[in-house]
Amino acid sequence: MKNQDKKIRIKDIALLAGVSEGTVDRVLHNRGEVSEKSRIVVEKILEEINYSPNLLARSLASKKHFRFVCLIPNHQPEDYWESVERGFDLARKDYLQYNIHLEKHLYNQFDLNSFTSVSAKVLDSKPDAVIFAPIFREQALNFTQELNLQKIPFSFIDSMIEDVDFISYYGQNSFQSGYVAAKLLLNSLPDHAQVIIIRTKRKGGESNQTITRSKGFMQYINDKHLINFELINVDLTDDNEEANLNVLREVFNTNNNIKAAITFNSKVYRLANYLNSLHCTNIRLIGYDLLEENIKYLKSDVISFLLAQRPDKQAYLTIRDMCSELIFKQKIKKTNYVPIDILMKENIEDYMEFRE
Amino acid sequence: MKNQDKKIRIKDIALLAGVSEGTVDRVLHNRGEVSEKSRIVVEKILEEINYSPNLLARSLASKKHFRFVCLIPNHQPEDYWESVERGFDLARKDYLQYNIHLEKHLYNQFDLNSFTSVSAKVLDSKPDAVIFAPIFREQALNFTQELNLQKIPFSFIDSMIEDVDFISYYGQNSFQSGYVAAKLLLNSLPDHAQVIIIRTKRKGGESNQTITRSKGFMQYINDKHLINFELINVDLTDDNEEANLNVLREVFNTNNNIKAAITFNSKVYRLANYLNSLHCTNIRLIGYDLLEENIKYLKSDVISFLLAQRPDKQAYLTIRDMCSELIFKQKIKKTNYVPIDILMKENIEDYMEFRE
DNA sequence: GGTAGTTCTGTGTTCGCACACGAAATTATT
DNA sequence: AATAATTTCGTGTGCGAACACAGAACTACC
Repeated sequence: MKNQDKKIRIKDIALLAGVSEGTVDRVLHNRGEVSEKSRIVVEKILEEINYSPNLLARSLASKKHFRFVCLIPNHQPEDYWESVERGFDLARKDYLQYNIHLEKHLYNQFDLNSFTSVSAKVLDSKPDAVIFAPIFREQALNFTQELNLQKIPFSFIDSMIEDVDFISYYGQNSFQSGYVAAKLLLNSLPDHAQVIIIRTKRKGGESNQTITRSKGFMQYINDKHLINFELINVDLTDDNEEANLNVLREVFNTNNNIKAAITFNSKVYRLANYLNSLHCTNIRLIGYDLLEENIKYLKSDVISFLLAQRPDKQAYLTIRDMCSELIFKQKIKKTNYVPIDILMKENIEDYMEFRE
Repeated sequence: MKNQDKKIRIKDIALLAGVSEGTVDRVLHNRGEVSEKSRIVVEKILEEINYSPNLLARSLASKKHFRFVCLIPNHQPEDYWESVERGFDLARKDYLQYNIHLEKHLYNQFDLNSFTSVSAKVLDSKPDAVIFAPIFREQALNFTQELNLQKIPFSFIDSMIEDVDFISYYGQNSFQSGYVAAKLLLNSLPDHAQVIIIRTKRKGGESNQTITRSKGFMQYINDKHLINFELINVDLTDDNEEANLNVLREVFNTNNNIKAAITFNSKVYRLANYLNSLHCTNIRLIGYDLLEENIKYLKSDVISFLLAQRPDKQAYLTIRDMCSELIFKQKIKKTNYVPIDILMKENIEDYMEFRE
């Protein structure tokens, strides 16, 4: 229709400016080596014409190759991190055309040393960019400093470290997601209902995210001055099913008005499991993340709500933005909170089906 | 790492097969003019090597240009259709590189003749593909037949017509979204609560989508054998605010246990408005679509839930898929139900912020 | 004014693919 | 067997931009 649909080539503006194509090229990439005079002329035309390069041709011709390294925890099948990896794989495919080579490196998320050693190796390999999940805060911080020193740009995924010069971050606002969970869990409960909060002790302590979610949850209760129910904290172990069952049995024996339960990590399916074993029905149950097991219990009405993000999407976009920044020189948004998706039995189907 | 990262050019496979590049090209596009013998050889290599063309180079070299026409209702600012248009605009920008030219044509969604005349004009202009919203079923059906005759591929948006040979469709499962609404609206209501359903008479009758949502809503009630509440149907007009207010006032006067309300079109903000005027608080209110006004009331806790889709995304993907099909010859999914997004005050912020 | 050194500029090649045109090989026709 | 008709094949050019290299213009210095 209008200007948007017309193609303008370097050749054209060279013609208009009365200089050679080489000169235009030099101005575009400010490679120096251009006289003040012709630079001004070309820049004026560039401005007027609102030139935008043909990205296809650009990367086709470009001899530059980029190595992006993704550094994330290793994981079980159907894990949260597997989704992340799927996103990276998709991006790898899409961006290969742009001469971008994606490498994945994994570390053990329960072993601090694993992170330091793998990250050191990554540094040695001199990548053009790094995308990583800063699970161990301090070590991650060190890593970012090294990256800065070597002028290697990096992005965070899943969680982030403030006050550090990263390219972009995609992740959920954990606090807010706890807040949302509270609303869903506590809204229109019968008076004097009892609500249990499950925490799981695991090696390495509770994760940051889990803690933040819990804070958001509590904040909601404070904000709304909710008092017509009773909160019961229950601590479970990471590995002893038998013990956990006993603890829960005891809880249910001594409290006979439990109407709701929540856990802030992604393992709500285990809780669902226990409730099933104990024949506790009619309990409003909320958890996080779309693990296969979680979905199963959501579909069978044991779990009422799952709060989800889109890890694969986040991973993909992180790569995309890194490209935009490094290669296409476009300005991008640094901190991106992804939506807190509310899933229940009735809308999970379409959600899962729709992978975009 | 492995094969994925190696680039294979036509030149390479020509070399491997011992034929000329021209021949490979002919096999790839089966332009005929290739002897059985060399075709087989090339095809075998193609298979082995798992060749995938460089899309950048392909469309850079291609002289083909495509004209896609989008045919949607005209609309108010901040309307549902404006989002759709935004999606198209974005796609237009992204796909211009691929020699695709997007045109938008608008028709009056309350005037059947407007559709027929605009669609006729579109046909005359012989576009390479058409994307349209089949608001008027019968006229749309005629249109598809003409398109078929002229071998112009087309996709639906927003709603669809079954049993017609379209390329793709993105839209919400209206029935299911009614079902979801029912669950959110009716779950854990106090006993004997009253629930009002608002319908709006408008010229041209209720829209298909509205009717289907309502059916889904009712189906939920049936499926769950819910009986502990009373449904009250209220009919409002499209234009007479005064009358509507009176009707509602009357309803609230004669029923003093109204706890929830829903409307199946996107104008729930009007209902919110009325409730405000009548000083009816503490009513669980659910509606559809992210109109600015709706969001306002959601944020101020008048509306409890909004069910949303992503019209811009749908529009964008429709274009993308049309390209995949026509230009990149990839197989795509025909019917795509988009997720039913559940928004409330606490998660709308991140959702709106995240435009991907 | 001549030469060396520096800054600037024009041209040519390449990326991977599409497409056209003409040459070569094959088949048909007399 | 020679020629015409047809099928197959090889090569060259262009898409829009990146980059390299050599040559031109300009500067500095003796």
